[in-house]
Amino acid sequence: MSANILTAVAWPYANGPRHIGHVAGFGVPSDVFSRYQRLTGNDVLMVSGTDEHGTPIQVQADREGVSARELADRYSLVIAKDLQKLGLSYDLFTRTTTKNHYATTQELFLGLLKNGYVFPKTQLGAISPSTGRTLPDRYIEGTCPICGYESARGDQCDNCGNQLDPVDLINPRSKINGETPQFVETEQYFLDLPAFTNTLGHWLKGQTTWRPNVQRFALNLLDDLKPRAITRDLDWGVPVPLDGWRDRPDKKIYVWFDAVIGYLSASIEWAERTGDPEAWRPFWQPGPDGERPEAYHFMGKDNIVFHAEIWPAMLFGYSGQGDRGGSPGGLGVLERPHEIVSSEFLTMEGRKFSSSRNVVIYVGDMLSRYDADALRYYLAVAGPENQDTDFTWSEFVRRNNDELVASWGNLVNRTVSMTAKNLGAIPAPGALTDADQTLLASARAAFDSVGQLLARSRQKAAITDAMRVVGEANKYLSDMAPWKLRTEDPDRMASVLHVALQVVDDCKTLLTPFLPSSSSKVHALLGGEGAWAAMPDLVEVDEPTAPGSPSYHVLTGDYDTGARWQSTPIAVGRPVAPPTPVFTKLDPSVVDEELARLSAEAGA
RNA sequence: CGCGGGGUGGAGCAGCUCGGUAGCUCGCUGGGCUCAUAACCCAGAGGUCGCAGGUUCAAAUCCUGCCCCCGCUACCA
Repeated sequence: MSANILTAVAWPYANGPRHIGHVAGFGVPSDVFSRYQRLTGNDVLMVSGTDEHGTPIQVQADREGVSARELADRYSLVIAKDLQKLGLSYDLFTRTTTKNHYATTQELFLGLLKNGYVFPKTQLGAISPSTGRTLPDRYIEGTCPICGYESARGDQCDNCGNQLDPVDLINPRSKINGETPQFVETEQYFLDLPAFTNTLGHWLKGQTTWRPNVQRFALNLLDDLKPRAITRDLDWGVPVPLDGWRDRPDKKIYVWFDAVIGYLSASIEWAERTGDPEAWRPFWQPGPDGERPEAYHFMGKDNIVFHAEIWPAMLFGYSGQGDRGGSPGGLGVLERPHEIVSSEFLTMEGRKFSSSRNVVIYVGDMLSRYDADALRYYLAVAGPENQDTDFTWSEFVRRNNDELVASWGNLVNRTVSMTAKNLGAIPAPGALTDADQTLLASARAAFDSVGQLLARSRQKAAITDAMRVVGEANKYLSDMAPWKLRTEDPDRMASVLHVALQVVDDCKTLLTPFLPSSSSKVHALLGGEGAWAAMPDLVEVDEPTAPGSPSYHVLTGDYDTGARWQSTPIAVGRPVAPPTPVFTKLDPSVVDEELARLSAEAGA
């Protein structure tokens, strides 16, 4: 029986192009997961989009002399193109600047307000005197009142480590333009997080499949929940849907509040586009027989607080299930995340990624020079799944050349090449020996072992296990030496090649979640018909429910090619042509070239 | 006492939950093979598992203390 799986992917922030650390955290893992789930026959809805509101975008837009909307338009498209090139199979990758998203965000705000989980309150906040906009803590610096350090941040002193309040800083100044912030009384709406302490605690403790670090982190936060402001003094964002607030140019909904709602609004937008406006519900609400959809959230570790605490609280509150009860909003009761899959961080040649310091490799730059699957392989096998890991160009080249090309690429090449040269078609097998059976059984068994690892998001172990089968096949060929059999025993050679081709085909399937493009190439080399692993399309669309709104670009696609997570008998007699290499071997000189490029940019 | 992750042969990692001959992918040395993108196969060298104590017949694994690295701390994934 197939399950309904929502793959909810963290929304990349559209204040610039994204670097490979971003896609290591949310992009590649979520796509590997979704592609696997589709292969097993489950119904998958994978949604995300660009996150386009908030102060950092406004700041960047001011710096470039454009409007926030223009900046967001530009980078939303840049990011979508990058993710398309990476082959991320979004059912819908949209934006937070759609009318639909605004409406959905306001619906949740009002539902929470109705149930008493959102309330107005006056607080002391920092604003920029020249613009009147909220000045977030991290944009304020000054002298630490405790140790006298002159470049303390508004929220913490990097020198003495003490937590600070920006009000206490000596000589506070704005990092944006150097002016002195004003601290003024301002009215905001707050999400009453303490009113979810019991609900969240019960829910979090009941999770049995989460990664322990995520669960522990979330439970720790429960001890100290405070109401959290969900509006800001800013004119760039979703309007507050209340009389007297709706049209104010200086009050908008906090960017994080609307960003997480994107999972829901994108699902609703996707449903509209399918022609069945109710199609989102099976991914968010129990079915007629009580079967529950499962939402898997993918993100970097800095997002845990929003996905394990704030977003569930919003969903509980809207559904009338917080500590104070209530009744469900107009959309009905909404399911909470089923699993929070959080990645650690990727560092870059030993340093933290930093766009401002040019310690960075942008996805677009990387993919303009190297294959998407080369990057996907590296991130899958050496990415920050359980701990911070370091990206180095020498490791990238080594992994590509010594593992991807030498093992898997070469297995494909030698097998297909021999078949094409000697037989020209996939041969029928004769009687199978023990060695033949053993290899075939090992490949078949891998569908179970690799699949179980993928279902538990242990992707590193999963790809290692799949590559183990590749190694066994290479060894099999060495042991059987079919090239010697060509004259001595052509029938046996045909059997050996049949077995090898079958295992190559199995490995193609096993590696499809990780390496969709190259698996498609292998599929074609073996004479397979039709598409194997479908790729996302970038299309320009209008809003289905808001005619006349500006058109925009989304990623979408039809990913059901009929491919399945199982060993499929290869078609005897199908013609096989001499292969072209599936992967590109990299010259070791690219290491020095890339390092030179980095230091040139860092020095610029 | 803010929270968390890590320290295992030259590199990158697994193993630690439920103690029992230290494993994987590479690299290195020697050999084999020649179908294949000089690729594949075999053998070998190389580690007192951060340090110091403790528990135990037995510790990489459990306990205590210490040292070092890194990330997070809610608007930098």
